[in-house]
Amino acid sequence: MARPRTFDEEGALDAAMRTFWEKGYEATSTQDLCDATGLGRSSIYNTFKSKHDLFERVLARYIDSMTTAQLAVLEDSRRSAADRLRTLFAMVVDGETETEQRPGGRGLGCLTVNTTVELVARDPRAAEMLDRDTRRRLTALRAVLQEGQREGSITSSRDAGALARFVNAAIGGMRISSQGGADRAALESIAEITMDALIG
Amino acid sequence: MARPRTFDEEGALDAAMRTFWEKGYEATSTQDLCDATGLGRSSIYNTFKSKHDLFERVLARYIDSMTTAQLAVLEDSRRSAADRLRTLFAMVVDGETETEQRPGGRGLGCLTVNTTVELVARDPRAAEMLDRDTRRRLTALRAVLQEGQREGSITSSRDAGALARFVNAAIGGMRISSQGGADRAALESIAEITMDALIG
DNA sequence: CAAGTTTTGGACCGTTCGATACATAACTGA
DNA sequence: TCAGTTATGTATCGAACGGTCCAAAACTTG
Repeated sequence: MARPRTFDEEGALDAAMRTFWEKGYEATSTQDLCDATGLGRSSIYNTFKSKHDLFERVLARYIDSMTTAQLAVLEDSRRSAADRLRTLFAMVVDGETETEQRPGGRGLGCLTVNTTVELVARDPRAAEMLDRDTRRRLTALRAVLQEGQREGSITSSRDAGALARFVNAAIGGMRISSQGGADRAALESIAEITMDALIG
Repeated sequence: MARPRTFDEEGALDAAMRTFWEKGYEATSTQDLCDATGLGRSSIYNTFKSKHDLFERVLARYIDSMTTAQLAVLEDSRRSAADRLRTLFAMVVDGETETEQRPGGRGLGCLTVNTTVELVARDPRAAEMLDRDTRRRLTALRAVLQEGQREGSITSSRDAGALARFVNAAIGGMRISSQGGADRAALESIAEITMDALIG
């Protein structure tokens, strides 16, 4: 053993996450990452192999925490399928309208969506991670929707897989709308109307 | 008068558009723009003030052509409101699944959505342009939906403005889904289910 | 306390960035 | 044909980029 780290690696990941989240991958410089984490270049490059490697770590961490929280809601078997979906939408709305508003009052979107737009076409590793996550979320959504169709809280007779893709797209659309300036009330009404398609 | 241009300015804008569209603003270098347009740096900087100015020109051109085409469909009073919306969705699906597929078969999204994600938080000029465009599209959508409610092809009794934001979000969600790898059939079913919310 | 190991700060690397300078080529109008 | 003007190609700018190197600091273990 030797000299120990004076910083918390997970804290550094969180600081880096916020930066990538707000500015995007390309627009975030290594200096930005030093500033955000409070670390020197050496510490960053000693801990992570490269800017891209750090980004992958950040993305993995984000995906894991985000999807874990959402799946927990979707798999809460005490509540009806429709209820779980409503809660999921409420989580998305809350996430987009959190206190830390950006200039202009816009939502900050979601690192998954942002990365899909910015990097997926040029970064196979990021694309793979996002694909896996999408499959995982779609699987959980399909299960909930199927259960709702059986149990009666989802009255649409559309294929559950198609409904799952629809719900997933709706969430993406809400996040884009939020970045485009939609406020909380607007997001809530989008969620309600999305539910109309499943229930109406 | 003096030596005339040997290139077509609109052609250059289109070439630059494709580049910004595929790679994003930050990841597009001025060299990329020279390669794509076939112009030398001097010609580009002589014609456009800067990379950012060129991007603004490109974005304005994109917004204009895109929204003009969509509004033409939405304002076609010979058809029912529901029909017009279905056509609008079909245009989006076609746009995302055009022959020029990217590696991995993903859609290339829409420059408007991509710019919203990448730049809107840091670029007030781009944000302004996108805001104006969104307002314009929402106004047209609301008019169509209101007409559909009067005429009967839209049976949802939700507020037309809320329905307009929902449809706009759905289109954004479809574009994100396409970049995430959704194929034509998936996009079509998302559009159908979106219509369910307006009609079902 | 000394030997060994790792972290840390800061200087520095080559490359690429967006942008400019300038000489020359190419055209117009007189 | 030539004066005037603009477009173009090339060379180049300073700054910032991602990343490396290295000496000094700071810790553990014996």
